[in-house]
Amino acid sequence: MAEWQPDTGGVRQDGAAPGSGPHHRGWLVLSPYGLDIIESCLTCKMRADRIFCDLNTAALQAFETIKYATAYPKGAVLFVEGQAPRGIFVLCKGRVKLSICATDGKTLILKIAEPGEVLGLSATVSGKPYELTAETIDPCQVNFVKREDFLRFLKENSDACFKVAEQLSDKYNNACHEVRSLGLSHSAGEKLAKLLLEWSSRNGESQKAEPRIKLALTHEEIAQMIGTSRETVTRLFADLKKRQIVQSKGSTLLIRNKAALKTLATNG
Amino acid sequence: MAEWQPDTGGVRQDGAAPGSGPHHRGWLVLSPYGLDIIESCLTCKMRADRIFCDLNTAALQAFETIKYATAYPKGAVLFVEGQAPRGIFVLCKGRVKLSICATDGKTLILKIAEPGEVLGLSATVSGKPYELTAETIDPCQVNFVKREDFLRFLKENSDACFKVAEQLSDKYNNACHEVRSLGLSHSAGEKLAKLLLEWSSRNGESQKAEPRIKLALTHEEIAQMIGTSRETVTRLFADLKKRQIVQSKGSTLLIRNKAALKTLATNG
DNA sequence: GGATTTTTGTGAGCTATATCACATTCAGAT
DNA sequence: ATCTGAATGTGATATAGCTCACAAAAATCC
Repeated sequence: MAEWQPDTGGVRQDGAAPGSGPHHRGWLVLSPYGLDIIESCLTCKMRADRIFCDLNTAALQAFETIKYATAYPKGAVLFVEGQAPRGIFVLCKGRVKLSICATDGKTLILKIAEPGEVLGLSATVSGKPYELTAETIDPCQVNFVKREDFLRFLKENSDACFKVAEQLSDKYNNACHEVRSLGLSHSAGEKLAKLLLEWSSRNGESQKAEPRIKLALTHEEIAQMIGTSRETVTRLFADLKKRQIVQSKGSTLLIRNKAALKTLATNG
Repeated sequence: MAEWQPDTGGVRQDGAAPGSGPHHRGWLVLSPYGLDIIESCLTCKMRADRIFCDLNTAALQAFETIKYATAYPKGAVLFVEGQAPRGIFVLCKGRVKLSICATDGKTLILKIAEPGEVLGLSATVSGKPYELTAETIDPCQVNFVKREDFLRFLKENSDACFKVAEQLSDKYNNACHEVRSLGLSHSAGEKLAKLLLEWSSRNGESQKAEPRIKLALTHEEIAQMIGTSRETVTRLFADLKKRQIVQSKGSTLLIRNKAALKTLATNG
């Protein structure tokens, strides 16, 4: 949870900090934090699946010259809410927790970002402070681009600019869902049901009669996602289990009664 | 509150619906609903102040050929959440209430959009359904642009595309604030205090020792903005008045103790 | 200028959930 | 294995704020 200095965390061999120093391609690639580094966007196999990354060759080459491939250990803080925007972080591998935090320490997790998502985008575009805090929860590979470089890149590549608009729309959409969940739910149970259903729809499991979810978060973190207390989450899970709606084996959760969960999620 | 058919509401004299029919400039401009219509974006005096509208001449001319100037009475519904995106609505005059609504009718007002804001933008860009409902609360002038036209326009005008990214960043920022307010506040009083302070900062009044706010909304609507019940809002106002923190004359609210309000907003 | 309709004000229960305070279990390190 | 810290499970208590049910006041309409 302590802020991990990203400025010392790159995989560059020349010791240059991401976001500073001369750019220099073709440097030696290591595998820090147990990661297999994707060396170049041009040869990245996942590119087509990722909204932002699927650029035309020209744009991709331009991007290649301004990005800094960096790696972070688990628990590293990419940026903190309120900071002036340094630039964008394209998540290539690993997951990142995006949260906002009150003065008293109370935290709300907005989402867990998956590879392909661009972090710090809206702040970088608007110039306003980062509105969230981004913290890795896995070892992560990230392409960092300095704000000035990125803005120039956008002006010169209208294709990329449009993809940025798409990404931002996506983020906005997401935020609206969060607002709906927080603002229009009648109970914590409703919010939890919504969250579980959303998770099950992420990993193609939602079609199945009894979808499985990998519970990668603690009750505390789940509580922070739906804006309740940890104890309430524990009690809600106990209740769902007692009512045979879910069932857990280790860290996987099996949804036994999808219909009941849906009812809870709508008429909470 | 009933959905007012925007398709019949344009000021065009040829009876063509906005979003359909051939385009045709130079048509007669009326002043329906008591509005002074801004005929052309090229001659619009407010253009420079408005993020999206301040385009270069080429883009502006292109925009001029695809936009439909329309007017709506108070209470008209521009679009409803869940609808497939027809296009964008650039608000030129009047205010529009943006809200989300639960199945049981419970409503949450996200914001009151002011002139210059582009409505339905993220849905139009992403192709996903409108995430909000937009309803006019004044007679409004609106420039409507069909989705296909707008997307083509964006591809051809990188300048405009960048402005769209800026607008979307702004919207995202706004949504994040809403999430913070809903998710991290400890009490309804805290949220109300936050809202009042935000309002006072909108109309340059915030610098003054005792800022004034025009209360244009009912308690019911304020309740919908902060996600509580109407009665709670009434009681909170009564409390604020009793404690000499605010004072109301007619529809204007005078903040007598800004410091106390700030304390409420942070350590609620 | 009355007559509706909308908005505001106020009281009285009820309930979900925060909070505190522990016990228990689990997972990772030595 | 043993220790240690984190993560869960569970009870008891307090309370903010929702809901219902009206009364008063203000605004809007003929």
